[in-house]
Amino acid sequence: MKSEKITSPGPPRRWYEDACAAAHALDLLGERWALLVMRELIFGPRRFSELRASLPGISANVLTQRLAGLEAAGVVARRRLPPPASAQVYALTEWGMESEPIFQALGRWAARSPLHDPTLPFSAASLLLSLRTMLDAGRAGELAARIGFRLGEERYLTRLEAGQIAIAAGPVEGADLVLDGAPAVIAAAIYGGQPLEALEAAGALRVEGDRALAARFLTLFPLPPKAGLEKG
Amino acid sequence: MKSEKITSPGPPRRWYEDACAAAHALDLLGERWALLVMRELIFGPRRFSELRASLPGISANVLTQRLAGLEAAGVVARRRLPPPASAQVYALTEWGMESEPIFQALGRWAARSPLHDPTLPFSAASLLLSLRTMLDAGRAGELAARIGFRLGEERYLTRLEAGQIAIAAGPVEGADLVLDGAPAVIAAAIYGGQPLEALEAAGALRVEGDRALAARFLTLFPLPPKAGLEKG
DNA sequence: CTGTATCCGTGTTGATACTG
DNA sequence: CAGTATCAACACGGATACAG
Repeated sequence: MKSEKITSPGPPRRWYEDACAAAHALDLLGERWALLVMRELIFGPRRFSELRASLPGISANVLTQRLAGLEAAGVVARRRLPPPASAQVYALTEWGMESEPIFQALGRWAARSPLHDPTLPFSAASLLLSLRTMLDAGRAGELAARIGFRLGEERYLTRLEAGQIAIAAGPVEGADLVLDGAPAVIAAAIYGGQPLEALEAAGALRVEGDRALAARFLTLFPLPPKAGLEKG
Repeated sequence: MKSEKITSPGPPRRWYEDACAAAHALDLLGERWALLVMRELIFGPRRFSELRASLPGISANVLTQRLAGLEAAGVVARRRLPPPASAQVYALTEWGMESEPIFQALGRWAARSPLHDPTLPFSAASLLLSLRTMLDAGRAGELAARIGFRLGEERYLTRLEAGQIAIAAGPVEGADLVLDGAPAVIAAAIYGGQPLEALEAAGALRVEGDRALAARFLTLFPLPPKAGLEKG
C-alpha cells in the first residue's frame, strides 16, 4: 500500500528548530505582514477594515490568516464591542504591547538604510511610533508639552516629558499645540526638513497653538547618518 | 501578441509599500532565515558550510539566496581569505553589526512566550547573544571578570564589567573562569537552573578556574515571567 | 572540499470574486 | 462590513548535478 501523507502532528506551520529566543520570536511574528499588523494595533484596537486600509497591499485572506495566527500565539485578542456598535475589533494583548521595542530596534536600524524611501504611504501608527523611536532625549531636555495630532480621522494626544513621549488615542483638547495633516506631511516637517510655513502655505498642514513650541518640537528627532557601502 | 512576462526592472522581491522604517527593515531582513543568518555572523565571519551547520533546516540554495540578498542590502560583505586558506567568508558590515539591538528586542520579548521550547538545538552565537540580552545589570553590580567559553570547536572570551558584557571570538587564555560544554548545556545551567555539579557529574560540562565566580555568574541572567493567556 | 545552479514537489502568498 | 473560496504565482526545502 502507499504510505499515507501524514499531516505532521507537530507544527503545521514552518518553525525554525532553534532554541534561540529571537528565532522563536520569528516563529511567532516572522511571517509576512505579521509585524505590520501588530504595528497598527499598538496604539489601540482596530477593526478589520481599518487594518486593511492602513496596510496597503495586504489582501483580505492574508489579513484573516495573520490575525488568526497572532491570536493563536497569544499576541492579539479579538473583542466584540459593546451592543450599540456590534462590530468586532482586534487588540494586542498585554504581552503583544511589549513588542514595541522590536519596532524601535527595527526602525532605528533601518533609518540608516540608503535604500529607505520616505515618500511611500505612511500610516498614523507609523508616525507616532517613529516619534517615540527617534526622540533625542538630550535635545528634549526638560521640555514638557502636550501635543495633539489630527491625522485624517484619527486623533492622538501625546505628552512630552522628561525625554519621553506618552501617546494616547483620543481627543486633542487641551493640547499646547495641535498638528493637523497627513502623516507623510508631518513626517516631511520632522524628518525631511520641510519648513512649516511652506507646508501650511500649500494647505497641507495646519498648526494650532504654540508656534514656537512647534518649531522646537521639530528639532527633537534627528536622523542618523546613512550607512555607507562597504567593499567586499 | 501575448504580453511578455516582465521581470520587473527594480527589485524582483516583494516589498511593503510603506514608508515606516520598521517596515523597510522587514523589506531588507524580513525574509525567512535572513535574520538567523545575520545572528550567526554577529560575532565574526563565517564560511558557507559553517552557516549551514549552525542553521538546522536551511537548504543550500536558500542560504545562497539570503547571502546574496543581504549583500545587496549592504548588510553582509563577502571576503576572500588571505592566500593560505583560499576560502571565502561572509561577514556583517559595520551597519549589519548594528542590528544587534533587533535580536535583543526579539529575544527579550520571546523569553516571555509560553510556547518557547529551550530543548531545541542551540548555536554558540545564540548563547552568547542571549547573555548580552538577558544580563541583569543590577545583579552584576560592579562585578568584573573574564569568562571564557569552549563551545564545541569555538572559543570565546567575554569580559563582564560595569554591567555589560564584551564578547570576542578567540582563545580563552587568561580567563578567570572557563566553561566548556555544548551551548545547550550551558544554557541549562544559566536559564534552566540545572546545578553545575550535576552537569559536571554527567560529563556534559567542565568548569575551570574560579568556581565561586561560576556560581555567581549563573545568577546574573534572570528570566521574565511567562505571559499569561488573555481572554478574547 | 566549497559553493552555486537547476529541477521539482509542496506550501504560502496575493488578487479577484463571492457569501453571510 | 467581515470575512471565505478559488486560483495563479511565487518561495521554500530537498536532491542532485555542476564549477572552482
